[in-house]
Amino acid sequence: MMDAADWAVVRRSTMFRTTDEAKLRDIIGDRSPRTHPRGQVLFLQGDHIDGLHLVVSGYVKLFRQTEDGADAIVGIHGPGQSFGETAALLATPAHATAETISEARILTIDAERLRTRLGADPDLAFAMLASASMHLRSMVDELERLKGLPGPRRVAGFLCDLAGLDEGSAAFDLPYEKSLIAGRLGMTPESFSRALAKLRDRGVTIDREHVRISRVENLRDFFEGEAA
Amino acid sequence: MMDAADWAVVRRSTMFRTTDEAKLRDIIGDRSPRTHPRGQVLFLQGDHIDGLHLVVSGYVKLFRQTEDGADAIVGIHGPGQSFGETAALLATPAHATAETISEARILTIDAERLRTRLGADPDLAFAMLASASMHLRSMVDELERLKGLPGPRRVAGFLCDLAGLDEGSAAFDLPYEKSLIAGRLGMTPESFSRALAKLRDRGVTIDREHVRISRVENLRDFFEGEAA
DNA sequence: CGACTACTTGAACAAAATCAAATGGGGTGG
DNA sequence: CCACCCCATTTGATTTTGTTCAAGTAGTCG
Repeated sequence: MMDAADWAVVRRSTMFRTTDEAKLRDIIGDRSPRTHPRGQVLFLQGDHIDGLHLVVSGYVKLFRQTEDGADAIVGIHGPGQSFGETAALLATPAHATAETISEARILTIDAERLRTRLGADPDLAFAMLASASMHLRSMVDELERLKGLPGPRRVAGFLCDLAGLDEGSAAFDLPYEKSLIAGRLGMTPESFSRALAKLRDRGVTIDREHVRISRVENLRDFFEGEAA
Repeated sequence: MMDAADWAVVRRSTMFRTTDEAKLRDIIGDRSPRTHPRGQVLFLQGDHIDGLHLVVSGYVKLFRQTEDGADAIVGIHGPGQSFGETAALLATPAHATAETISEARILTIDAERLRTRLGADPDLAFAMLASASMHLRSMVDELERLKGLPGPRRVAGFLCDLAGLDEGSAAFDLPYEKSLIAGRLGMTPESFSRALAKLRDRGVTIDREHVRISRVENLRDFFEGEAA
């Protein structure tokens, strides 16, 4: 079932943060999050998807397999984020494969039901539109980073986002494996490792998955393009 | 004013292709496309935007200026495509600068009016949601290409898209300057030029802006990862 | 005709990928 | 409990790819 913590995540999710509680309960119906072990494939590229997937806890990676075997990570979604919106809403085949990269609890919202509510409720549609727009915007940002910035800067940006602070020191754990982070940032694990090494003399300490940043503002300056 | 050809473009636009004619006329109101000379800045990153911009003819580039002076091209929009949706709908500042890269006719749809119609009309909201989703999807594709593929392959993909065919031979003109295409594909003009040269022995002929592809399926195979 | 611009080409250089090997936990079975 | 293995990560050496800087070519427009 869905406990208070779960419910809080759903309420504050990107997709539904502006949706009022009664409506949200109605949309969800009697569904509750389902727990998946790490490494479980939720759907395959090309599958028909029955609903919108909302991550309640854990992480899911979305990737596309290219002809030559390598897979390109298209996104990694954590608590409060959703995926499969397009496929569910438009009833088109999934355009990436989804696989859990940690134990994860996923709430699946029935596509048919969502479509009905959407048709009846302009506010909801508007909220989702806003959410999609923000998603689009973040995608554009990522595109820009990927194009313009050298590896270490991208890593710096990623760490700053994780820190969630603008200044001072921060300590946190990496949310998932380094090789996956590397893939998400569009580089190889080796390059990622070297990039981290380069950030060491900018006040970033890495021990296993534990990260400490002495002065976030320093790192952000570097990310945004200060001189060495 | 808006002639039949203009109207056809708007009707088939990504955003409004599923909207019925009466509603569309109502949304547009008495506005008509405005002609802009090449190189005109439509709005600046950070500006407040009064409406959604729909390209009727010509091309517009969207780019962001990075701290270090260089500008990253975030998208190039041609006939039937729209931009500024997010900023207009959510009344947030524009997050990129828009500049025409050819003479262009742009239809601006009043944001306030759009919001009202959207609230009153679930079908319209749904259509826009679908459009946003597709946009998102194309963004993801682009992200994937950019991450995974070496230059020449990206160029091959771009050319295949332009060809609009799956097989046989194709001949067309590049829609805008090569240096801009290069920027869009995340590379320098020099690299783009060299990439084109490499595609020559795969049946691609370039003369000025005229392109001829002898066998599109060959090129697509290469793009998708065949051996040399 | 001449200057401008876009594009191409070349050479040196920098960044990142690849290949290969070493390190170091964490977990398993004895 | 300990030895051992497995796997993620790091590190090193090498090669590929793409950028930068510089020069040359060609088409265009005044």
